[in-house]
Amino acid sequence: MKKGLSETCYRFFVNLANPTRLATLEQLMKKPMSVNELAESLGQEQSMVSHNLKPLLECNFVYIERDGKKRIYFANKETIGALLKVVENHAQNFCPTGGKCHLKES
Amino acid sequence: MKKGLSETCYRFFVNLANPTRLATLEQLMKKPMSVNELAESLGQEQSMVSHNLKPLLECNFVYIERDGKKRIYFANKETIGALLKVVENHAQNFCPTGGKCHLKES
DNA sequence: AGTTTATATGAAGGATAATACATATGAAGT
DNA sequence: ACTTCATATGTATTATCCTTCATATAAACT
Repeated sequence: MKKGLSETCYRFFVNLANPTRLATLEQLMKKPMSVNELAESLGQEQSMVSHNLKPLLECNFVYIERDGKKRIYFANKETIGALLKVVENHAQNFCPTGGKCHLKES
Repeated sequence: MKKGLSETCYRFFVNLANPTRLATLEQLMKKPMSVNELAESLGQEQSMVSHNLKPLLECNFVYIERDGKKRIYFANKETIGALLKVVENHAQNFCPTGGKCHLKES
């Protein structure tokens, strides 16, 4: 396998290719939240949210600020915002179904 | 699971979260190629390249033009170019290791 | 129509990641 | 120091995706 930019990108996209993590980022783009607030707003268990926050944190897609016992997670708006713009633009211009193509019901 | 933008994005990123497909896009950003040319330049089997081109095509990350027996694949430069810029920017600004963090040797 | 070349598809096996449950850490307040 | 609250981690099962080999399609040329 030839190596290049694709190698740099790989972890980046693997990290994003997960519904829980995408939903997490979506929530955090609206407002910063603690883990439990995230869990509640996502309807997921706390441990699952924690598990998925870890890779997001490692790649600096999110960052933390402490608030007493809580840890408030913030989205990296620069990267995530830019990314969402690309996706939206692609969906508008190149997806016949506006981004809903081949989507399996889950 | 709450549904929203994350749902639109999911297939998008799943599609990109694959080293073969990323390498394919990287090659096609340089120049359009047939399947066999791609296979050779990637050092992969033809069937594997074909398998991986399929989802790229479905999401319109690439498109085809016929040339006799060959099918020349083109990258969607608008989307892929914008995407790579976001990744590069993120790597520069937010990755301590410039995008090489936690990369396993393969 | 048959042959060759180019590409696509099917299906099985193995690898990898996601989820859920249980438990551990760790900070704050008493 | 003990308790409580908030979050993180470990592990096993399950689900998902990737790859490979074999085969099918399909166009162009004879």
